[in-house]
Amino acid sequence: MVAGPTSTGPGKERLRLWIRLLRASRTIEAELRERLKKEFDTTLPRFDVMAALYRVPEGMLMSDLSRFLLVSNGNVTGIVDRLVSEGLVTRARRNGDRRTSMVRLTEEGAKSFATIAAVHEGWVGELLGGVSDDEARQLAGMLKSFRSNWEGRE
Amino acid sequence: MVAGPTSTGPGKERLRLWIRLLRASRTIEAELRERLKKEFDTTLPRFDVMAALYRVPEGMLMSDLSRFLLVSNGNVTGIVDRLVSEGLVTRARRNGDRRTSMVRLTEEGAKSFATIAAVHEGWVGELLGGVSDDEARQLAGMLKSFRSNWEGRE
DNA sequence: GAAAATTATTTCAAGCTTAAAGTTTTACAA
DNA sequence: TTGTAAAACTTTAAGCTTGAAATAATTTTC
Repeated sequence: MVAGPTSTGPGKERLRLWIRLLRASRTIEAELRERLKKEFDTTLPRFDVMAALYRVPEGMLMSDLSRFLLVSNGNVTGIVDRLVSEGLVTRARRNGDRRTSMVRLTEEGAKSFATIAAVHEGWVGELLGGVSDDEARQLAGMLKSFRSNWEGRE
Repeated sequence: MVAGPTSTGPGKERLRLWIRLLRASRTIEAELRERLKKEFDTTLPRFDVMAALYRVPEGMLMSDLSRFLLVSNGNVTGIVDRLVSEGLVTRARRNGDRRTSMVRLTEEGAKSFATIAAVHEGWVGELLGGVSDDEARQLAGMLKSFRSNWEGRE
């Protein structure tokens, strides 16, 4: 996914766009992952789960998390397991439906996330510093329209 | 990395851009991965390695591959191991420097890649179909400038 | 030319990821 | 009811991923 187009023709331009999109996000992702590890001894997937939960004090179901984060169910299970064992997150049995459990940040988890998120936002600002405000808005708009277009598809 | 901004303020816009960028690439990546699996019983990392090698008939060193693909050395070792065991790639010992080996596509590997790449290009065209030609060019340009800006950084 | 540093690669442990199969619980329908 | 399907999760096997440690070969330095 990171190599160049192998031919010329009609699909070439979009392929080029895709490759650049992927390289850009991989570059930024790798840098953020490394900094999360070095500065806070945590990982991107843990951060993602905590970010999702932080927005919703009442908690989320496992399936909500997996849908929201665009990853598989089994994946979320493992990450939440680890967060629980570190005391950052809890699984609360529900009265209504015993298949499900509400996943919530603990107080410690919320505090920890808030600290990391503030620094993280600064990193993103730094790493995307080369993009002007105008470009940022424009890019974000295009990506949004791409996304809504896509979502209607499946 | 997929959740929304947790605050308002100066860094907010770039954070939003980053989240959209990441969601877009993850969505496309997931779809391509699934199709590669279903249609060709292969994976994205294998495809990436083969794409890199396809451009360079004389082959690449392991370290070239890892640099080019933006992944770690140990990672490439495992993927190439599997490709070798499937007969799609060879490791050739070099006379000059016995630490290194040239990794090349086999004839079968090149043939296999060419088939997959053609279909893959079509998929990307389809998945990015919601982006107009104009937008595609513009986006690609911005991402390119981001990338060169970034590369001067480290 | 021997010791030290560097380079290229592999190995390892831990964690992430998916798809598929399995478990438990709930909902529904005859 | 009571069985059948559906839903929410977890488990499993295989593979991907990283950073760090280990190997081996080359280059540099004295």
